[in-house]
Amino acid sequence: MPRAGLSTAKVTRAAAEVADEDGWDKLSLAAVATRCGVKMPSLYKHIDSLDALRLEVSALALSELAAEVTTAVLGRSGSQALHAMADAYRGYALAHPGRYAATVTAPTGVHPGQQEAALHVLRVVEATLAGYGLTGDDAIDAARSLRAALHGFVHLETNHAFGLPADIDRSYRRLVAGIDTAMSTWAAA
Amino acid sequence: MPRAGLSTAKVTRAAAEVADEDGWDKLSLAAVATRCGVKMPSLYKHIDSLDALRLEVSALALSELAAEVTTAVLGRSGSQALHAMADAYRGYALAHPGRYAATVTAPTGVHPGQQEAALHVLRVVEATLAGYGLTGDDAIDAARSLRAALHGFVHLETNHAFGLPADIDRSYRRLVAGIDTAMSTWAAA
DNA sequence: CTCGTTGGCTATTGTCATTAGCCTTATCGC
DNA sequence: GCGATAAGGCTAATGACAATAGCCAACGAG
Repeated sequence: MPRAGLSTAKVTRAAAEVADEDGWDKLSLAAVATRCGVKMPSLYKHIDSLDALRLEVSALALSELAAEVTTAVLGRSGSQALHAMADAYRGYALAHPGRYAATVTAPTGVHPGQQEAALHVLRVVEATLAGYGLTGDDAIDAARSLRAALHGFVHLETNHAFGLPADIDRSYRRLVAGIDTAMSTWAAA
Repeated sequence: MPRAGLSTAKVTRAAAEVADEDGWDKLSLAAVATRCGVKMPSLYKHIDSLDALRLEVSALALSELAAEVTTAVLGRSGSQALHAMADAYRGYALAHPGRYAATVTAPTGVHPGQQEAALHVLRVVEATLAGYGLTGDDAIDAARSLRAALHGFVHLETNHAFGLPADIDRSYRRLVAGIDTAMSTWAAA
């Protein structure tokens, strides 16, 4: 029996691909094993369990997402940075729906890389909000609101929950414009 | 063997309770059967499959949610209606996290009651937006944005995705206030 | 009361996650 | 090279769960 030359990283990548194609909730070791050209039990030499693998995928996705939004905001600030970050965020979610779902719905458990990547994303958001002069509690509320709005939109979109066929790109642009308005006058509340 | 006196509606209610307690993704026929005091195969006299049951739960949840937001906006308009609806929306999601997840992540398939209940919710949202003078494409974009923001917030909250322990109620109030601001100046974009 | 329908049940199959234990292939000390 | 050791594949077995088939008791209409 020739060896497949697997590793935790390769199995995680295969799992991310399965999640993108079949859906995050349909991720199974059977599908991952097939994709790796290996029998199911062989995966256990590289991962601890399905839940542990999900956590790995979550960490991978968060670090990819962090890289995308970081690149997007480089050299921009204020409204420009907000739009660039929002586009990068949605772009990643649409290109990798399974991975994106993993960034939010991860199994409970601590994974060092995952925590760090999540903080990386948070830092980019905070830096963007600093361009609106938001600090302290205002920044926390604004960061949560921004994340909620972007996440809610792409989550509904990737779940095909927008009934009408009306232009979704335009709706997203209007949402981000609305966020821009709200952030600009945040302190007033 | 005495009869349990089940029905599709009773099984659906039991499934909704399981979803609220164990999580929407952990919903299983085994748990529903136990809760109904019955063996697993007996459920098939009342439902077609696990996916069909999920669709039933989704329809139930959407009709309950529609009733809540309808009651909330009765006799109010504009900013008042927006805040009342937003509170009812989040209140339902926190009280029934499993059912709430079902309103968004339902299996593909058509269910008459589900479609109607979803339209009912949409009508309430549209009526609220009418108080801001939004119609046509503006109303579509605004409705999607409003839904995205509210859904994103409660989805993150029910998934314990807000890292910091800072006051979540306050963050939600600020989010809704931000939406109010954005809706008030929507036409300008 | 009886007969047909309804709603329970047991038994069976297939899929998947997980564990145990085997056996071959790399790899490293000599 | 060469042999010990670890690492990475495998088959086999177990247990949970969805789904189907077919049995049999309980109810309701006449």
